[in-house]
Amino acid sequence: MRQKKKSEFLTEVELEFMTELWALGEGTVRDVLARLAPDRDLAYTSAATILRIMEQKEFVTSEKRGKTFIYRPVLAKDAYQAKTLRDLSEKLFDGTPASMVARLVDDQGMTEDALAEIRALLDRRLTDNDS
Amino acid sequence: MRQKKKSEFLTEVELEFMTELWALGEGTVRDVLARLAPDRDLAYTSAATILRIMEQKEFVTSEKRGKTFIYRPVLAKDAYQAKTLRDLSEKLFDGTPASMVARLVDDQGMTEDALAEIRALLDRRLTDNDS
DNA sequence: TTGGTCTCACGAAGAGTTTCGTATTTACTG
DNA sequence: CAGTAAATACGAAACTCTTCGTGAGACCAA
Repeated sequence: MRQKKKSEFLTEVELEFMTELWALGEGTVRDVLARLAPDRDLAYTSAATILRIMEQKEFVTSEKRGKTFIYRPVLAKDAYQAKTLRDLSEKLFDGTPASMVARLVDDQGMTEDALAEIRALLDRRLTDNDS
Repeated sequence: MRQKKKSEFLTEVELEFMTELWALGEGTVRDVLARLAPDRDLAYTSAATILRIMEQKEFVTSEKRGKTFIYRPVLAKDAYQAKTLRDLSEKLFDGTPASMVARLVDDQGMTEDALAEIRALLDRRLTDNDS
């Protein structure tokens, strides 16, 4: 009963595509292709193949409208972001998300406004939990 | 004059190895192998190959002591963490680190202690910047 | 010196990723 | 219905990653 290990995470190119699908909500091969950087020279068939594979991996679903497929993300961007952070925290930050924030706050060129924004977020979250 | 694109980031297995090297400071093939999970069944030659490739990619340096190589990380864990976060922020968080923290704080199963710890970190950073 | 043990270098197999060309299908238009 | 333009399915090539085996060199003990 060997189970095929599902990879869970997007590859480089898949993330590139999914980013556009998240921005669009849904789209065809051509829609996605049109949104890639102009210097990103990718054949139409390549893009179609990528999306077909992403459907096999259950990252997107498709619905046929006329003769073309419309693709939609299965997972919202928020959810995928959260999943990615959990994974990164485990693999590179000893499973302690706090150390991840620490590294961010220490090393990133973050504006004071951004920092204040984050603290506001934390304050709200903490008081919410108190209730 | 085609330049070989250096990948900058560790692969899955390379990160596994580097994690142990970071913990050890330095180590031989056997040192690293001994630290992997017991159910991680990897041939000695496989481990040696991984480290040799990591040296080619300049993730580690080596020094021969007696008949064995001692490997050392080139980049400190802190620095690699920061680099990884920068990359993730760009690719999945629209280049705004604050949204990354927001996602962490919102979606992660984080204890209140962890949240408080993060806020303390932020407070310290904010007051430091004020001076 | 001969054999055993440890290490390293190298090559190769198998899997996954990325890209594209060719062939097929589909839908519209006259 | 036939022709055309567009979309899809499929297979293959080139590349990377992961794993291991084989062969060669170094060191030590009998």
